[in-house]
Amino acid sequence: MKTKKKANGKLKKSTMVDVAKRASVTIGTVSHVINKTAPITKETTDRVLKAIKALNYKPNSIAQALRTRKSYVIGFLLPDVTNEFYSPVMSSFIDCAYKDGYSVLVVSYQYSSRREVIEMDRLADKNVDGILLFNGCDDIALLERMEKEGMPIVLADRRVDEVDFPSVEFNNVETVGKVVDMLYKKGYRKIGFLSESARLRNLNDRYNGYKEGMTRNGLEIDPAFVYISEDMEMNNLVRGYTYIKSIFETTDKKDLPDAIFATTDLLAIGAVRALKEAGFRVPQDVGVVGFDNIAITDFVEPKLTTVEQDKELMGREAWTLMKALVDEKNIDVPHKILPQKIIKRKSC
Amino acid sequence: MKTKKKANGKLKKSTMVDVAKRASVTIGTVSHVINKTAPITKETTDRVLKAIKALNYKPNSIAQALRTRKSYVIGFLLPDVTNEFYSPVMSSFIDCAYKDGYSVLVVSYQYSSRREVIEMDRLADKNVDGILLFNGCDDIALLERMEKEGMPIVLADRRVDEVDFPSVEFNNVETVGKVVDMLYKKGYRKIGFLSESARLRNLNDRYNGYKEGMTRNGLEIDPAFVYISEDMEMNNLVRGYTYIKSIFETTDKKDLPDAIFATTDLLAIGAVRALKEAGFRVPQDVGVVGFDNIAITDFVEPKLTTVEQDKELMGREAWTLMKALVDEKNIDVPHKILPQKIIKRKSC
DNA sequence: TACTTTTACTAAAAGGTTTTAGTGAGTGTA
DNA sequence: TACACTCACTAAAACCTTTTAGTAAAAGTA
Repeated sequence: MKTKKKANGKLKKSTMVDVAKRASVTIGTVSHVINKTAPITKETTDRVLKAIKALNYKPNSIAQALRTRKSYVIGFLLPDVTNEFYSPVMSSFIDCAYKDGYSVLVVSYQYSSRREVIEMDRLADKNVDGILLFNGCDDIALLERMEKEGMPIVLADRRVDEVDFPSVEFNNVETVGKVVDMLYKKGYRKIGFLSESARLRNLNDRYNGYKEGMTRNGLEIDPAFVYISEDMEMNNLVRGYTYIKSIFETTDKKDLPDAIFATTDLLAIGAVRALKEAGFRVPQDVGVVGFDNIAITDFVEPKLTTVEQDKELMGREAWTLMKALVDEKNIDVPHKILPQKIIKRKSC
Repeated sequence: MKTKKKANGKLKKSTMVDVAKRASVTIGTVSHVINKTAPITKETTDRVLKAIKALNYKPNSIAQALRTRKSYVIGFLLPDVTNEFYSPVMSSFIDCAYKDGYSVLVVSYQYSSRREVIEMDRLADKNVDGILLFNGCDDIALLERMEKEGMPIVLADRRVDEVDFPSVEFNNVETVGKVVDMLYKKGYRKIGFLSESARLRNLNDRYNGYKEGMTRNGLEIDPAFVYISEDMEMNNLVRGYTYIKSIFETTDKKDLPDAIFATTDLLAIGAVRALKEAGFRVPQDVGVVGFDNIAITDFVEPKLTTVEQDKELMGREAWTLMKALVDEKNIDVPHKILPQKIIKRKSC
């Protein structure tokens, strides 16, 4: 073992200096051998390589980062790590980054835009090579500052016109419009909209899609059919359940919608249960459509009609943009709009 | 704006040198002001602080890390980012780390132990201050090497006796034993065991708990009642469904178990559906118990009896251990065993 | 007064790389 | 022979901090 014990019990890692000494060259030469940045004879190269192996030398990434101003770390800022939508996107993003030699610093801002701003700055201070910003950021001033500072940023599930950052997002507006079309074709006329918080961009987009679809089909939006529950204490399952239950058990039948589009599968599943308990049949009395095509939707009664979105694709596309950005390549399509797919099952 | 444009269009960040110049002191003094490592007069301090503000100076974390050998980055290595069990633990771990000024590098090894080893090394090469290892690592040699290199490592959902790393885990063996006790008390005698892959440590522990519970209650384990499906193509929902369906539709009634303990809620939910379709009533004909208490368990028919584990707590405990380790404080209880709780509902 | 001690700073090394300019030897060309 | 050029390498600066040793002045002590 050529590594030396240090005071605190940790092993002192060998550095370029050690390698250089052992191979009787300078550190410059070692660096050139490693990075192939200068012509070096076969003999010297072999000597250096042998020394590297003998000393188990590994370059110190911190020193490299300091010198080259590249850390090969990307920040990933998202509202919630456990979310069924965000986490698959993150997973595929991390995987792509990994393949290109990058690591990912994951930061969750827990839906708090105050914290989001703080975390953005912290990431920038950590000298990441780029930041993926998932969904959030109402703070245009912050983004403009980041742009000025030259921080590569990719937006996912979000687009901002004020700054020139590439983005990936699903076509929520169009898709939900199509859902309304579908419901209309099936004969539903009084279509309701069930969502948690309208604060989140994609949910808001879905509302706009709903509006567009309704108008296009000559339907009027009854404000009494728009169910938005901001109660953060519940999960979507009980949110959908309690909300729909309270409405459908107290309202006169003729004042109720004949279909519900829910912005989340869990919301929809909760709603279906509430409908059943209130004595309504799905889809005969009330049609229900969810969103996300989570595994369980194929296992509830009735099987839920829903919308599928390719989260893995979103992660890949986000990485493609990020990679181009940090490599300072130019980007052909800076704003990717990904399609979604209606999965027709039995609930409408 | 005191920041200067650089060739590539990025703004050149101001450094200590700039601050020092502007405040007419040396960089040493600036450092001392920032870190309060030496007595400095009020006047000088003010001058430095003013310069810092004027130049919008932020310390370069890379340079700090190089000098102090501390990056304030922790690696989090887990099998799968999207997993319903791992991700809440990760979420709470990240949150705790954040509060102590640390960032978390998330790496998923996708259940591949080959990749796990590679990622461990990559993390170590990235100069993280510590690594949280979630669930995996059969490679004792790797762990021993890490120990020798002085890398602080905390194990979650896993314990290894060969090396001296602290750990947090749930008491799977005991809990599943109690589940068997409960089933026995309710009159079930032919208790089956349904699991995906026995490769994962906690699933294996649950099998051991099942075995212990059975023996304790004087019951014999019928190998025909042990259902382990390694098919990685399916999700747990369809895995449980197809497996149980194939068994219960082809086997003679007297050769079937009267209860099934499933190591995952989704597995259990899939199984319940299969049982229903095969003409069995739950819990009258067959009792079912799941594991994890995911939200949907309270929404299926019948409501699922299951086991709850406090994942947030696990994340917190893991961080506590990690923090003590990187701070070189000594740890009173290096191997935390967290309790789990049986949630009694209607499926048995 | 003569001394130690404290205060408030400075100078410079150290941390481990990459990168540029420089150097001496050898090769090629005219 | 004289010149340019390539080759194979070295020396040293640069990246931006922290930290230690040193210093001069002021304050405290006997």
